[in-house]
Amino acid sequence: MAQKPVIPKGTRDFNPTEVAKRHYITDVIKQQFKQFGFQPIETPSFENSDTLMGKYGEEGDRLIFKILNSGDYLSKSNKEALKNEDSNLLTSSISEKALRYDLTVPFARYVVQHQNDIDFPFKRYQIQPVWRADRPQKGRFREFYQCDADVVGSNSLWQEVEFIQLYDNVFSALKLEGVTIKINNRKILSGIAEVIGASDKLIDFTVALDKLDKIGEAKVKEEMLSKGISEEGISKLQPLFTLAGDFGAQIESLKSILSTSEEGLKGIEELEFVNNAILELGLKTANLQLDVTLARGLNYYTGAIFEVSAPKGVSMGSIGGGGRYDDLTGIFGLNNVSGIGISFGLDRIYLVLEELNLFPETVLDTTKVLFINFGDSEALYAMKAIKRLRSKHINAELYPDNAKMKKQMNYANKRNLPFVVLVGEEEMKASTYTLKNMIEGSQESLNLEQLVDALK
RNA sequence: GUGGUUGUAGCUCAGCUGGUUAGAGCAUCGGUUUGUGGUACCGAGGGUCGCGGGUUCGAAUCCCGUCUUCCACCCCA
Repeated sequence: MAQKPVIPKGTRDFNPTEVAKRHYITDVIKQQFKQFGFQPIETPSFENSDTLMGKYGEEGDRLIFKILNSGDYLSKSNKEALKNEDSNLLTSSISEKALRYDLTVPFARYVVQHQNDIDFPFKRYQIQPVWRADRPQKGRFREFYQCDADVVGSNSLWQEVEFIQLYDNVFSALKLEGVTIKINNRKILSGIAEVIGASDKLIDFTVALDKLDKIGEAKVKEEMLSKGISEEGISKLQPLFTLAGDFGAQIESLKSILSTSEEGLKGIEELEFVNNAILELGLKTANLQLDVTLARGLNYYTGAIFEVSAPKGVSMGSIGGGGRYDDLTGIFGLNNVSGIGISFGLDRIYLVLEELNLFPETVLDTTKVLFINFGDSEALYAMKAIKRLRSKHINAELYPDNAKMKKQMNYANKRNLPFVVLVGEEEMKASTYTLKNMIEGSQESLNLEQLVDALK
């Protein structure tokens, strides 16, 4: 026997039902994107390595799939690196392309490359697969889809407000109620780091802080200490660990903690603006929550940071994230273009909807009626009716082979087709069709027009 | 990248501390009188026991490696 074929680690096949469900999610998202004025673009699945490398930090570089150069790549390789077994150095000499790691950096590249053709502010959405050479686990794959919406060319905080509403609209439309939209601000994180005298250790500091709800206060402090943050600094953080109350109350506490940091106060001001607007406008089903421990995408976020977590009781990490990046296009030479965007984790949203049984019954739009095949002359007669039904937008098909009745019926049954039509000699003579309801088991004899009406 | 876990017919799994031709359910195909499915009964096909080494008279069963699955860490959607 031939070797059993398998798909690569962390990838998946999607069967018809799964595709239908995925389309259901993306259709809802697209509809909302359009309502908010976003337009779709697409970019290549792979980019030049230097477009991607170094944009996601060291960890990111490790997780980028590199594409081996074509041809005799070894002859052009860095011999020194090869000899010293220096993988990092060797990589750049044998690979100059890489699969995209997210949609944000390619978008930045797109904006810079097409800056003269774009009308700013530019609002685009993009739904395409991305790849990460990560170890798969629950809700984590090596190939997965991101659904991103971004705006570039506007500093306005109204964008933050818009994106929160967009999240709310999408999840409400998906009937996924009670999601929590967490918001934070990079400026606040910087401010705190400044206050505790760890400005140079911002990333280490925030990565540790981010783990608070997972590993607890003690371990967070431990990690900060090990990263070289002083005892004294950490003690200044104490109010942070006990931050409580609603959005407004937390803001007030932060004001006193950050009173000496100009940047921190600026961050507070921004958060207040956004929160006040949302309070005034209201949200359908989502909750907005300030979370100062939220620290994602720090390699490029400069203002707001978003993360959406599934409703309580669902074992899934974040199902969306985003933030503001004031200078993402700067790395490609276009300065002073502020951007902000959010991302939906399609695969994770799928798992959550599945867990909560929130997919509509009707996602699978299958054939409505199957014509049983009794032979070529009967099939031709059936085909005429099928042609007519299709012209009325009724999904209809003929069983292709003159197989045994039982087999054909079984096929209809397995596929959950609601109707079957039988046309044999008798029906042909009488110009009728026997329509069988597969759920009730009843059947009736109809002429063509009646058949069309019955199946509409 | 680190640690653990898993891998037996298409699918879900059984197979005690190594011993004759590796089992079940579901699925598939055929049959229970030739135009009526979902139920029942009968029968059939299908596995070099993930792959490669090793120990042994003998391994699905023990050891090593490797790949895969899932979980945790790192990180992240």
